[in-house]
Amino acid sequence: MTFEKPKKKKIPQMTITRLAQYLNCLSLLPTEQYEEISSKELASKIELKPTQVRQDFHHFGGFGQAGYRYKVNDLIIGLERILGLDQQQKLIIVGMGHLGQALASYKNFEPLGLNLVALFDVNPKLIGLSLRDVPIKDIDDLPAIVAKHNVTIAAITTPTSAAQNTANMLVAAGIKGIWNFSPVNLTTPPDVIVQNEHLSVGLMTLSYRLKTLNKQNDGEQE
Amino acid sequence: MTFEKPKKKKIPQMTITRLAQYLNCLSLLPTEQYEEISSKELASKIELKPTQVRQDFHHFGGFGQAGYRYKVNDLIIGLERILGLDQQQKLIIVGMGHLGQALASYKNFEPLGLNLVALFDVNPKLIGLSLRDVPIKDIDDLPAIVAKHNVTIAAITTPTSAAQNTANMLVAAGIKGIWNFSPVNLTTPPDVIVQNEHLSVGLMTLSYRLKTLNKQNDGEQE
DNA sequence: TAGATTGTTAATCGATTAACAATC
DNA sequence: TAGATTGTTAATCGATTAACAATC
Repeated sequence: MTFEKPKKKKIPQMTITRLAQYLNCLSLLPTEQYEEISSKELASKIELKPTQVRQDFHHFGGFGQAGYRYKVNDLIIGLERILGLDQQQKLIIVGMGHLGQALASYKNFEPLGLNLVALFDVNPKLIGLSLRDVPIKDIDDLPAIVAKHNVTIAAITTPTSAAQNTANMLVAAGIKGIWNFSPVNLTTPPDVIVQNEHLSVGLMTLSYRLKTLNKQNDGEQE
Repeated sequence: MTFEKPKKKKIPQMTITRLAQYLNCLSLLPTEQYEEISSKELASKIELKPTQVRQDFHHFGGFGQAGYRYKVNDLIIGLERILGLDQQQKLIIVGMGHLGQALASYKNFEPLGLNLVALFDVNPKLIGLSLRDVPIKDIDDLPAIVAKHNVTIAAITTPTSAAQNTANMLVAAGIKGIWNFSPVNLTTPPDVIVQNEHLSVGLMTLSYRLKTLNKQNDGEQE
């Protein structure tokens, strides 16, 4: 009936991924040398074209002013806001194998506005220990802890066989975002967001790119 | 004159990523239950449309026959060949922190045609030890070992500050593909392929998706 | 035959790139 | 002014989707 649709110009998925790359890249710059940066410089670091950078920013109104280069600090703050990193969120990790430990020692959570609240495992030998002052808890305590601290994000670093059950438990506990490091394609309700970190996919892609590069160099035989 | 242009219909990057996802998904299926699979079934597991699956396959001539569903085994073998996983490749890992150890214990390398040859670190306490029968070597021995075993792929799991230097060393040693787990955007020659596994990018994307989902549910205020 | 399927072309849709005004 | 820059629109390019013939 009414045509006043609140023009939902949907942001492309790839734009979001690139915004995250920009932010990652910018946050690694030595702040003394780089107070300002041009779309050309930023693009070259990620092997993109300057127009792409400007167009990505344009979806959100742009971050600069014609004639001036971008101020790195403005970019960082703006990107953080867009990506929702300005609001502190609570995080847990389930599965304290090597990968879980690696994640738990990852120092970059805090700068991203993420607060690591607790770690979980089923192994009695690990339960009660701490990593970087974060306690390892029994998986049975998960629902209570999630509820108490209002945890929204959980990383799954369990063995493959336990991944789906873990996801079910997380969903039941009220987790809204799952950072999935298992190779499984999890089944979850539509209001729960799953971000897959399928390592083997990256490795296969690398393999393909190596193969095709070699083919080009070898010439066209075969 | 001659029409025998080796029609280089370039394959989209996203198609390759999806092929890897298909293979990952298929290899997890219980083989007894799933001898055959339709494009519809496969698509639903990765939340895609059946047409997308068929079109992706079509780039390579297709894997099936009209009227029949795909044979899972044919798909697996075909995808492996396309992705270059049928040719055995040698792999090393540089940096034996938690993440390096996690990767080293990753059981899925062999099925992907990858042979883990050696691990490297600078810490004298680690050098000489073994993980799953793979020796931890001094980083100084890297060039010799790469040359001896004809290693083509290297994973970088060093601290951020060491990543670029490590990459330089790997390139000098003749490595052709770098699987980069550091947040740095490495600088490398054009004939070296870098596959970035920037974990924070995935986490930021998750954060964005959570934020936008919440906005939708909250209604249109603000 | 009816229903289900894949392969393949064409149409649609969306994302990237080019062009340029505005600004410093 | 000349050169460099961003914001923004339009054009181009490419990827996804729809449609349908062929097949079982």
